Amino acid sequence: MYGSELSNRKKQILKAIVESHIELGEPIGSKSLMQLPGISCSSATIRNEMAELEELGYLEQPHTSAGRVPSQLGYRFYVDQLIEHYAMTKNEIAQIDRILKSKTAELDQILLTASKLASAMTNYTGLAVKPGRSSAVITRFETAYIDEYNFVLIMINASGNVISKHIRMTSPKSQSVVAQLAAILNETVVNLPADALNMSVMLRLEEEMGADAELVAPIIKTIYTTLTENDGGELQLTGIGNLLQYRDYESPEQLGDLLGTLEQKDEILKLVSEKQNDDISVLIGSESSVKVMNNSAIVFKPIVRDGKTLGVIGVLGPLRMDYAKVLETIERLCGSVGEIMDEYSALAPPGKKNNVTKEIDIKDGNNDPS
Amino acid sequence: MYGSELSNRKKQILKAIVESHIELGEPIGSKSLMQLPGISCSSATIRNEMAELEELGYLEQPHTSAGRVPSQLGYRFYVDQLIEHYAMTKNEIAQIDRILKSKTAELDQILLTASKLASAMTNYTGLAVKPGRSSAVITRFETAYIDEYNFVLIMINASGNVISKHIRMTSPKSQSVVAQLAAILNETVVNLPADALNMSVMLRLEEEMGADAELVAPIIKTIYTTLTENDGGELQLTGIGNLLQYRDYESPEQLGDLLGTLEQKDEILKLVSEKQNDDISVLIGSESSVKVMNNSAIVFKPIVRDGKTLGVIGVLGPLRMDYAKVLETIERLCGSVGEIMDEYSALAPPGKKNNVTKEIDIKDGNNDPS
DNA sequence: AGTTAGCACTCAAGATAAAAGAGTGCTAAA
DNA sequence: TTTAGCACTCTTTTATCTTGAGTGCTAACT
Repeated sequence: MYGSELSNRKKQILKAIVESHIELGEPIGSKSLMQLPGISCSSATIRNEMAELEELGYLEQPHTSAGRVPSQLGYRFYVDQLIEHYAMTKNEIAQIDRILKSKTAELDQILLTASKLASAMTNYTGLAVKPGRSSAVITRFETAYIDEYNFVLIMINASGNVISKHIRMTSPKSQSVVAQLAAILNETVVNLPADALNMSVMLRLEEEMGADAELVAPIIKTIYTTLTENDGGELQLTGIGNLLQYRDYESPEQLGDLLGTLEQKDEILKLVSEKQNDDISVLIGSESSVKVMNNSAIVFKPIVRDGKTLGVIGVLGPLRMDYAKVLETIERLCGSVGEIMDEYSALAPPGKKNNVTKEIDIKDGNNDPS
Repeated sequence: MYGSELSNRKKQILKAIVESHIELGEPIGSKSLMQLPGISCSSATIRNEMAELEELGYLEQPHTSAGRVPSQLGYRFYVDQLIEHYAMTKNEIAQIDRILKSKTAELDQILLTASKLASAMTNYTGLAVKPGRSSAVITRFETAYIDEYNFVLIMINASGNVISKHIRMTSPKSQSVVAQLAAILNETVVNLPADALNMSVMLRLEEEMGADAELVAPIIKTIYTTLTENDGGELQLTGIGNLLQYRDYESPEQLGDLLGTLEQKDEILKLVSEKQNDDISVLIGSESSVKVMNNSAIVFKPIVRDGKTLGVIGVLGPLRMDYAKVLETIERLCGSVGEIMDEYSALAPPGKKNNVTKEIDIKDGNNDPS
């Protein structure tokens, strides 16, 4: 294991450097280090140790005659082995719970609030991910007739997710036509992957629908869109402006690139989705494989209930991020969100613990009539 | 009318200053102005004119011995009376159309794409607003039974918008119970505003539902949420990073505040919703009444079809924004989006011009079973 | 052996001063 | 009314010097 070659004193010194640098944002010299509690040797000794730590790759020197700065590896080692638990006050925890619970029980809302809290409490950028559905195929279709020009197409995918879309028709149709449509879809289109929705399927459907063939094209397009769209989940960022206060991003370009990448969302989503375990993840600098994040770190943790990922909460900030605080904040937030979810499921009647009383994820749609 | 006191020459000089400053971002002096085409007098004359323009409030001087910079009023006058039409190339227009049309016909998608285009073409921050629905009351309820643990609640509000929510039940219910629920809701809750959803309504409903009273609480909560939530529409920002490249925002704080406000979204939404007419709007600096936008300008225009606002496209940038280009870009984008909408309605059979063949605004919901 | 005091050396950052340069306002002549 | 000319102002740039934090190394100390 890396780091095994480090003496206790080296570890202490490395830890002190990382923490000082996180706090001050400047290279740390041997003298200021000497005054810190927990270090009890002369500056010369520290210098020797620092030189060795640098050789081992844990520290870097911006230029001769400057103090040392932790390298990426230094941060990694710090997070893995040196970090101390950050103790949140009861008060803070209570406040988190209070704010989270003051919102509707809608998962979206809670995740967003948690992201805001993460950002506000750490002064970095908070992120919340709502996992995407994987609607590889639709296993069942339903229709709900509204009036002669409107109905709702309800689709259920292989994972049991319910997706509903409002469809407007260009000519009046009776309730039976719409019901028939569902039946035909359940015969023809069920279990077809997106790329199987070709012309032949359309023709066949149009034939079956007879006089109401005009419905087919828009419906198929809707289904196609549903199957292909938005698979990766949703990412919400809060407190982007917080990044500006860290002079770690020197060139505005660099920061601009980062913002651009964040806006794209897919890179971050990929990053977050790639992690398979339920633990808290810390990706430091180039570990994240997102090029533009070489000066940044990201900490995130999925919220898992009954084996299912309800969402991911995280924080993105500069390399020199207060990892102790961030880790604890994320843990705490995930814990609280999880508890809230549990409370909701506790409302379910006994013996049905796994059921969630109410869970609403379908966004509203609005459409103007005529 | 303000500006009537300005001689032609003053106008020309003001115009040249504004345009030079937009291009260069620096105070403009009399000498560099003299060399510009359209100006044919000596620098001394220009100096005299500039002094007067400053006295009238159209120009400002960062310090003695610096050139002049347009004041907010200067920009206003420029936009109102001096601006020249920016000619977009056929190529650019074709490209806009191509990119817009390559997307699904979903309004959300088109608006987002338009916002991205606005940002990419102008190098400022693009914005797209999807107007909110005003679901003051629900006028009709429908239910669609999925299985014994799931159904979809469909609500239609006074404006005819369709809103659907997926409801999970904690104990198995038959199709008839769910159908009955719709009937009862249509008797009891129809046309009730959010604040009328009180305990007495709940008790009454629970009585009517008899053995299935447990369904009532989550349903009422869902309806309440639907009635109250998210009324203000949705705002999407693209190219926020672009703001970093303009040194007009000197302090990172200022920019951070701006980003924070943008993130809040409600201020911008309010701003955009306040405008009643369908014209393109230009709000310069403090005109927008959003305090943090004193150094910024915002240009936006609603897309109106058949008397209904489908969305708003706009651009936000520094005060020293290329208004000519931005105005033209926004006009063009709105035009193209409108055309696309028209094309869709053109697919409707003759005599039904107002109908839109397909229009999907309902977001998908996902929910795990069991 | 490991630790520490001492010292020469390095190099960014800050201070000071001088020079440059862009731009102005004003006056007087065209 | 316009313009050339000029003195004046004030920022920006450049150069030079100084400061000081921090280092590495050596030699003495424990």
